[in-house]
Amino acid sequence: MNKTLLIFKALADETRLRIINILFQRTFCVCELQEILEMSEPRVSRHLGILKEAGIVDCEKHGKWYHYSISHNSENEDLFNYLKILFDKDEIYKLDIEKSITVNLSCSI
Amino acid sequence: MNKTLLIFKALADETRLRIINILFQRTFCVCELQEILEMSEPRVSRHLGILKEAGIVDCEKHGKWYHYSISHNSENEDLFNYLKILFDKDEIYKLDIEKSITVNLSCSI
DNA sequence: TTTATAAATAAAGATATCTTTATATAATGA
DNA sequence: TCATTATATAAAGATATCTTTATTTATAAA
Repeated sequence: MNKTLLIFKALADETRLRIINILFQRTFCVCELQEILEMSEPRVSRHLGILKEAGIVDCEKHGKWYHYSISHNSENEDLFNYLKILFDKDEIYKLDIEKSITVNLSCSI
Repeated sequence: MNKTLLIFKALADETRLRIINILFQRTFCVCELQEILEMSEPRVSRHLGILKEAGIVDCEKHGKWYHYSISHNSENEDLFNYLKILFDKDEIYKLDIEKSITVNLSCSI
């Protein structure tokens, strides 16, 4: 599969778009995302893996925790600008941001 | 389905990415795209329908022919810039451009 | 050590998408 | 009017993707 297709397949899923929107704020660990999205751990984990494969997010291990963040490189910036404009127009993404502000787990990055 | 997801689902297909790349040059009718892509008419037609639904391409009817073009509106420009950069890095998209320059059918727009 | 936690990975079933084949529609030309 | 052309649409089978459930790995903590 070519790189372009890999990226757009990674973006073609509601859960993954929600994750990207949340990560636009800051770095999160998997258990925090799980709480915000109200989804099972393997489900969140699998979607994060797909985003990582596509070069959209980065991952760093800290002890037991994996910290996920947006992969900011010059190539991706046009995409991220476009995404931010679209996210602004949809209620579901706003709700996730509100939730993500109050989420506060033991791992607190 | 929300608008963001609709757009990215439309972009998550190799044939549709190839069509977008070809349409970056100029307007094409379905039979020209069919010849460039070497695909059946219903297949090309269906993919064009999905791109139209997502607001990525526009369609105008002229007699028997349907002319498809990129839907240039300010909202889409970040996306199109991003796509152009990605297309430049992949051989398959270059080959389609070469083919599309020589294609010359009766309908010749 | 033993247990618990965070997260990845694998397998199986459910769901969605794509391609092919067949058919319908609308416009043109004989 | 009848045939042909360009394209859309529908249905069915093939393929891909997603979710759930179960298991594994690594780290930390008791």
